[in-house]
Amino acid sequence: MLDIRRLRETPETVKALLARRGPGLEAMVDEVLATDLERRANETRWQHLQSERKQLSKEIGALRSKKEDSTALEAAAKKMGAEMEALQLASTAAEEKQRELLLSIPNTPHDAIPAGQDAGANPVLRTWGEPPELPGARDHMAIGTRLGLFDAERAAKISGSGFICYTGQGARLERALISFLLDLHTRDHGYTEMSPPFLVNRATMTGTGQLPKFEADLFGVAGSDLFLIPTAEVPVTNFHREEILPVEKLPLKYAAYTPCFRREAGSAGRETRGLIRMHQFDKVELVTITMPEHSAAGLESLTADAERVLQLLGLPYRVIELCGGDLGFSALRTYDIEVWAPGHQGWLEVSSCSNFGDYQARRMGLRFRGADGKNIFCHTINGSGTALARLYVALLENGQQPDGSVHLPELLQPYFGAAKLS
RNA sequence: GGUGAGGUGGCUGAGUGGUCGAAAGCAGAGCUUUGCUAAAGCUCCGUAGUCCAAAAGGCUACCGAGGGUUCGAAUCCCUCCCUCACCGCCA
Repeated sequence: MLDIRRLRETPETVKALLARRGPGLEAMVDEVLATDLERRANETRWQHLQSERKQLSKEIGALRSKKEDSTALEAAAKKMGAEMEALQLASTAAEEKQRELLLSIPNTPHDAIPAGQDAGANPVLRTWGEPPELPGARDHMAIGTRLGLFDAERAAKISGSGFICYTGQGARLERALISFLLDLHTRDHGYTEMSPPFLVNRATMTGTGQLPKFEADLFGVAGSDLFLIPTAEVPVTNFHREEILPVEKLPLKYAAYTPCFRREAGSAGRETRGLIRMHQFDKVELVTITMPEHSAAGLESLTADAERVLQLLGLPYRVIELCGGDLGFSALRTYDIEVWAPGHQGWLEVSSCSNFGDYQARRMGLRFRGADGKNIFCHTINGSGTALARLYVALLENGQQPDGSVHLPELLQPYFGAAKLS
């Protein structure tokens, strides 16, 4: 949520930044400002009347305690009721509308972010590793099916399309990856491990920005007001919702493994093949809650922690910056990490690392007490460290051997209990 | 799911219709005094919104959430949520 004061004071700057995301957002700024004006006018008038009425009530109290007649004053006070009620309704309506509008305006992109329509305009920041020479490389579906690592058909039978069931050594590899990632981030990178609920309420989804605008992307639970989490970012960041943290506790760094559930409505094509896009996938997520002056460096550091996963596994990758048109709703700035998948002949996003500034913190009332005693909104940062299914794809496709087996990176072997899949 | 007891400021905890934004204590900030590392005294100290060009200051809201009664609600009534205890069920 953007600060309404910032909108009042520098509407043109905000509009110019929002324009980098695409057209149409400037009108929302004007609308919210008009609502704000209306709300304040009603509120002020109501407050004057309420002040008057409180004064009358006090006088009534004084008269009554002296057993004197107060009926004239009571009648006067009662008479104010109608106008006050109307004003109250109007200002409550304006307040709700204002909040609704504010919740629907995305974050302003960081000043360094280029405008651009879509992913085609995302600059590549750096590349690591050399894509291996693999003539006739198979894709992960062929490799996995041959080795019996997962079963898509039976998963479709029990759940529908967009689900996978890992089987045998395939399931063990998934579990090995989770342990490897959590150990790496908690032991080497200083994150605290969390195992949060996978179902969360509406307030939590609103705090990180999924609601009210993106309910259609979520799985809800019939007969309740709970939703399946689309990422661990949601429960973990909201862990401290409506809290005022002591400054010496910052930064807070959390790592959490959870499955993630997404409707992914309307997507189809090459990018959805096999394990690449599913309604349920595993992910280890990194979350940092920090002070405003540390969030820019925090994003770099969290991104480096995610990159280290690929470096340790020897998987070639590149880091891109998201342009205005491709930037997520709540994000101020985002780096995507894409791993090379030889069978797929393309780059796969395995991590999306974002600095949200105070946008999420403002929505969820997450603050810290500064040195001067003032409460200041925290900055939140998160990124995948990393998504499991696509990492799995990259491991199969990069590690494939001519004999059909898959060689595993050395660091993964003790977790898996063998050097290769065969 | 049932029964009972509760939800008050950073924390503990008073407060059953008016002068209560809320006693007291703790924690925190400042000042004074005495001094061997601590103590005593005094003062200040919630959050948000709004008015004013701004500061100073004023006003309004907030005692789990929402609604109601009343001239007036932390206090009375209704609904819901949460916590605790016991019972039931259960991995």
